[in-house]
Amino acid sequence: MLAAAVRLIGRQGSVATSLAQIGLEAGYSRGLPAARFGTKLALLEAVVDASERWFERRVARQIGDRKGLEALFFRMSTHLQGARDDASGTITVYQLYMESIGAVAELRPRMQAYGEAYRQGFRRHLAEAEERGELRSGTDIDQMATTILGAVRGVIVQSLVDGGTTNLETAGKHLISLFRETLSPRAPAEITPSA
Amino acid sequence: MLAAAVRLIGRQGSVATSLAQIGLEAGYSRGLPAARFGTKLALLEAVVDASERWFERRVARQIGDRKGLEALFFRMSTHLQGARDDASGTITVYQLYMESIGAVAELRPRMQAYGEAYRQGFRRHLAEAEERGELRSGTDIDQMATTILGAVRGVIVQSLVDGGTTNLETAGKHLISLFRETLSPRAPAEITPSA
DNA sequence: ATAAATTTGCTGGTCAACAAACAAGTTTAT
DNA sequence: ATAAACTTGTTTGTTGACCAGCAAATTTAT
Repeated sequence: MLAAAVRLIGRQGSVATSLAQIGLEAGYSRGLPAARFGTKLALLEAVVDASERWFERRVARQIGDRKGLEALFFRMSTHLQGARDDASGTITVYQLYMESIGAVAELRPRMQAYGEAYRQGFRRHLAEAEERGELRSGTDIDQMATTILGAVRGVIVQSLVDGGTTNLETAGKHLISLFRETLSPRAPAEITPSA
Repeated sequence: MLAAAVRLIGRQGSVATSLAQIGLEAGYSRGLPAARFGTKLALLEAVVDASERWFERRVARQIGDRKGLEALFFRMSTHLQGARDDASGTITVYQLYMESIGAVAELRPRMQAYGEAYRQGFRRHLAEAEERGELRSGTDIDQMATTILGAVRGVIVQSLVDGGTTNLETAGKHLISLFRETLSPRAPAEITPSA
């Protein structure tokens, strides 16, 4: 049921997707979604929560017991890879993310909370990196966490709209290596000084 | 008429905004938008085109006769400032940008074209910077243009959803100084080596 | 110059299509 | 047989699109 909703919302956005459509897509009747969830909003909330739970499990598994900067890069890569491995689910969440600005304003607190949780994740890694002396001095951790999440999301959205799932991989690698360079105390070895 | 459409779409998204609403918001009758534009899609296209013309004029004025990296940073700042000075218009374009993935798929080629034009702008500055020796060697210009636009858009979207127009300014400055550091051949003067 | 003809900008009515929500019902499983 | 899962029928409302008609402005003809 939720899977069907994800599929349709990812394709059409939530406003353009009817409960009836979702029911039929799931192989049930047109009335079932309303019966199960009560309101459309409740269904959307369930979709968002399910997606976030999915992502949380994934990010925990990906990071494993890595610490500091490495953990941060793996978190970034989990965001980016999630968009590749589950394009439909990712598009859905991003659609709802944008719709939460206006069309489905009731979803906004939820979206803000998840965004804050993501930033918090990055912040934790940055603080840890600082403790371990892995972080370039003078780094504003709060700002940096915001910038990182913004950049990751932006690159993902861009690839969603522009269509290429292929270039997301290289764009992601590029983004991560860019931050690796910026966050590390010294320039990494592969950068050779001219002359 | 278009201004009214921008206001409403920014607040509700295009799918949730009716032609009647737009007409009344503009101080006319509910039937006018359909009469003037024929179809809703045509109206949306007009909105997008008007916004893009507005932005193009603005970016040209902001950059002035600056060249290379400085031009690039001013282009970035134009994106970011545009979101602050015309939050309604910016939200509208981003709403349509996301809706173009699915709900209003007919808009997608237009959005892709504008995105490509933006990237092209950044690419031009980067190439110019390279010619002038302002660019760190080994920079992949195509990738970097994609990353820059992605990051700029991501930071903007994030501030739209999270609501603070205040933090957009500092987030923008942070983003620009981050790229300044990454793109310049050597670390800028204000970064003092430790010890 | 003035009257007729025509265009332009706009209004409000109408319609088919479709939406969410709910209130029955029906099926299925235990 | 009873409850849960599911379906079907219906209500109430909204939507985009089209329409005929109107009045003011503009053009044309005399």
